[in-house]
Amino acid sequence: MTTTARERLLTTASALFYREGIRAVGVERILGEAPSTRATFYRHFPSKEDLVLAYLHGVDDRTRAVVQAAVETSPSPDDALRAIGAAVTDDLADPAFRGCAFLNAAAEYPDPADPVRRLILEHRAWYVGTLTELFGEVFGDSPRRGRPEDAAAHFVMMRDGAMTGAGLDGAEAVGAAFRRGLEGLLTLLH
Amino acid sequence: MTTTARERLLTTASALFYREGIRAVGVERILGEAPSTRATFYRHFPSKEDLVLAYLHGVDDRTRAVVQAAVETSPSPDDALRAIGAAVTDDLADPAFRGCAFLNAAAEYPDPADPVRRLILEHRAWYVGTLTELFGEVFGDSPRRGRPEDAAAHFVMMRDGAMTGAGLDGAEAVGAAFRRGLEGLLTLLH
DNA sequence: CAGCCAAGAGAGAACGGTCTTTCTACCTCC
DNA sequence: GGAGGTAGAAAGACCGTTCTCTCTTGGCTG
Repeated sequence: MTTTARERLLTTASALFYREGIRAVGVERILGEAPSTRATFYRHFPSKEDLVLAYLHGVDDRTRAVVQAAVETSPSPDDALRAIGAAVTDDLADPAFRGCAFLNAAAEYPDPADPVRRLILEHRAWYVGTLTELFGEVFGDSPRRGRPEDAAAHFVMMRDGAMTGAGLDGAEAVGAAFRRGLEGLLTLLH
Repeated sequence: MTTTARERLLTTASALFYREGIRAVGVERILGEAPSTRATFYRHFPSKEDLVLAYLHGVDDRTRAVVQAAVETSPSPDDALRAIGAAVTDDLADPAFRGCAFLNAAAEYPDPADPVRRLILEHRAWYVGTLTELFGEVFGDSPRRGRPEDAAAHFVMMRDGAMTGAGLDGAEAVGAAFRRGLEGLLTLLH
């Protein structure tokens, strides 16, 4: 096998955590599907919490890469916001889609002091910060109809709703609602 | 004690489920805080799943009562939609707020065949159906700018996002974003 | 009205299973 | 030879669930 045991454990665990929930997946399941053994597991991840943090860290990394690529390849902040929105609707359309990994994790980790929840907050702060910057650029060269922070909050609210509702109400309908909402938000600013 | 054991068990379990998550709360915890005993518990709820369903059923009942009251006391469908929106922002402002009980439960029960998930889908179908009817009435006596289903989907998407994000980004900011979004949606229809 | 009995509730032991975690032992490959 | 991997036992805690036993209470019957 070309992959290391750590990689195998993390990717297997990530898939299971996302598909079935974090609390619902035990170490036994992960070891059975990785496959690996307890000793190897606990050599790489001192506790299950470290594995959970590594899982969310991986999602965070991939999300940042997607957003960064969307920003860099877009000629205008409008297009960048549209590209980020398209990344959201792409997620919804994935047959393996099961909601936002961070929001799902937040439902399972209510304690604000928990490191998992702190990682979630960090991720969201980065996301909304990036959006606020982009909306700021949009506002920069057109008459302002509000504050960039409010526009970013509106974007995030729609995104969270779409990510949460798509698995329940159907990805197509919710994706269309999100696309219409984002287009409305962007046209409203001009 | 004036309350029955069943009531005590259900209200205690409901508070714990909502505050800490369903999987995170064991029967032991519930019995300790109710207080009651195992035999009594299992006499009223053959399994923990029955308790979970009773918990969500209670939330469903209360939500329907609030929405029904909002509709009945509102002179127009616009006002009814505003009243339902106000009920949402009221929820967000509650210090005990910890997200939508149904969305939190959905994150913990991914299996579509699970009775818990079916109850969640029922609740959402009723909610979006009620909104669709109200938007249909709004569209009825004014030039239409879209379909009632789309407006209802947009409302639900914003609601889901607000309910999910308020516990992470702050209830005041998210509540304000939702209020602005709803007002924008309603003025857009006229 | 008296008596009784079924039902609800309390108390606690105990089941099998699964959880996370730790341990020892052996292998293998740089 | 040491670091990483394999293998498996086992700890200790907690999970949902079942069981037996006792006490109270309310309502029906004679």
